[in-house]
Amino acid sequence: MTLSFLTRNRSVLIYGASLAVLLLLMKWLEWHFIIIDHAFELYAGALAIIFTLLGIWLALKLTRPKTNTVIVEKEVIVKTAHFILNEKELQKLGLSKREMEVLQLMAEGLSNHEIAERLFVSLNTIKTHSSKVFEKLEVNRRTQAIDKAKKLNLIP
Amino acid sequence: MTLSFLTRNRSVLIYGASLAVLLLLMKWLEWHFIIIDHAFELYAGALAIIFTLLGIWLALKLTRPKTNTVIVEKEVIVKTAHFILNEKELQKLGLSKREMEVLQLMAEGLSNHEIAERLFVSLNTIKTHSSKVFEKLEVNRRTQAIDKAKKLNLIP
DNA sequence: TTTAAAATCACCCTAAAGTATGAGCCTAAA
DNA sequence: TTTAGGCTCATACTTTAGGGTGATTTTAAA
Repeated sequence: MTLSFLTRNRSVLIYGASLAVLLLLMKWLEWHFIIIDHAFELYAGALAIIFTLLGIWLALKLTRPKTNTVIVEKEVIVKTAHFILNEKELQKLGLSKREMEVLQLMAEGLSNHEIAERLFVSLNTIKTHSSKVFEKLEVNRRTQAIDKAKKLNLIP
Repeated sequence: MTLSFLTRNRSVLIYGASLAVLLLLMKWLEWHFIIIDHAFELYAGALAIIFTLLGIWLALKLTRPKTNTVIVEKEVIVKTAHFILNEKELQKLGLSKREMEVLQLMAEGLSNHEIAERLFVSLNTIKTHSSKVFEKLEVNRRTQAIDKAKKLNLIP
């Protein structure tokens, strides 16, 4: 607690220390300013300058930064080459409506389980569909199916 | 020009005026502090306090408020025809070279085993890489990773 | 030189994905 | 009305993927 106080109020402590040093300096100066003309004014001027600087420093140290929100527009690159279904290829491969649905959802990154939920059917059904899709596309993994289907413009 | 100077530097002028007033006060005090014990110390202390406050005031007036910029990104859709690597996004996500290679091969439909063979490393290494990729892309399946990476233009 | 990030690999375990096979239901066409 | 194709679901089994942890070695940066 004492330690955290020390660290958190370091600026204030430094200010206090500076004050102490200046008071000592002041005492020392008392000895000397008799022999200089206008020594008092010089002394007062010096004091004024030093404490002004101290005040400035203090203010800069202690003021909290204000938060301000800046809205930055960020570019998101989107492929706009609008998708056109390659119907000839689709017919040639003989993919059914349901199989296409499954294929699309696969391409969106859904798991078989998620696809099943989405289409209100069982996981086994989706497995059957995806197996058929793989057969028809002549692949053996969903990632291959997605890649091939995209290249053939069966899905966006 | 003179007028605008006056308005723009009003703080400085006020400070100057205050200084003048204080110097007068000082002169006046000179008359009196002989009759008070420790009058000099009091005077010096008062000076210190006053100029500290002045310094603080000056600093607050003259410095523009510190701001902590909070960036809120607003997405703006930009259209491009062909693939251009989104390097900003890549940097932001911190995907390493190897992780990008793995990601690309995943997108081409290769299994982890095939990727391992292609890159001449072990299956476990590929698993580690792909796990990192998923972490960084904040997904949990390769199909999601591929989908997201394509949408972010990290891969064609 | 110390630190930090990349890249490599292993082991264990669980979850998903994929294969094979069989079967019931529905609908449109022959 | 038979039939073929599409859709549904199940069981059983294998393979692949993914999560967690820990460790070593390069490489790059501070």
